[in-house]
Amino acid sequence: MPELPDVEVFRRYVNATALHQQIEDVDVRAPEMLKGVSPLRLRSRMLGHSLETTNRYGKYLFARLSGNGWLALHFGMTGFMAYFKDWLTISAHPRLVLSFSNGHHLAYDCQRKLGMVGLIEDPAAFVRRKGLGPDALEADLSVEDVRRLFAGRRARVKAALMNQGLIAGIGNLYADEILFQARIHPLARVGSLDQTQLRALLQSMKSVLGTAIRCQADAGRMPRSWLLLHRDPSGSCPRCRKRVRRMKLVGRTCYFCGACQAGRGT
DNA sequence: ACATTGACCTGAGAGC
DNA sequence: TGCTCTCAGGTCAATG
Repeated sequence: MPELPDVEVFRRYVNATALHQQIEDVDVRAPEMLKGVSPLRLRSRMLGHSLETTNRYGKYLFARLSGNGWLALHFGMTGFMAYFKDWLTISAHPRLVLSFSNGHHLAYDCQRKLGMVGLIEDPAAFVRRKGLGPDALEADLSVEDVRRLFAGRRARVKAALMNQGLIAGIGNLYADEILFQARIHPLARVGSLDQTQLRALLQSMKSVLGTAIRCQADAGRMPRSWLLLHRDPSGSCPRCRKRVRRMKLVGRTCYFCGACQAGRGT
């Protein structure tokens, strides 16, 4: 589930805990999760160095190493970071563990192994190679930009929101929330959205992602008015109280309110 | 070129 | 209790 807000929270967590500490051990516990780098090489590039700064783009987290290069992390749907002193008390499925000279450890935990760990030279080039669209929280992303991204496409708006090549950072849960708050039906075709809907969509995207980050991406802290808290077949729309609806869309479970979100498209 | 589908991965929970 | 089945959703390769 780690989408943009979750990854941003992980980034701040790493910033608050693990920067500027000498790395004394690099334990690759799931070598198959390493992409484009061998365990041996990752280890030799990290040992004796430290994490200096972090970046995030879409759902990717980058940590710059003193010396050269960046550690690149993707969290799949079960990934998270854990910093601790006592060996593996919080992390049940550590896939990469860094040990620091202060006796603490930073684990990249990913139960289902759908994430990835890499060592790259330049995040910007990495993002380009991946073909990612603009980050969903890019400050100057305008309605006109979104209109251009969607122009000539027939995709369902929810599929388009989750397409990382169009806009980077949004996954299943937040796509549903964004559409709910923008009051747009998930099946609407992107090409059919008018200017008012595009404006609502962009506004909702920024508001939902920004608020989620302020809530530490923790559902328990999010407003009761959010659909996110009612993702349950028996749940009711926090706005109109009608039963929420559920369907499969692009292979994912989609929750929405049939009454509040109009214009299903063709 | 674009849209959609299935595979990958693992553990939790349902149902019998 | 213990087995099997389904589901969760991030991406990418294969298919339409």
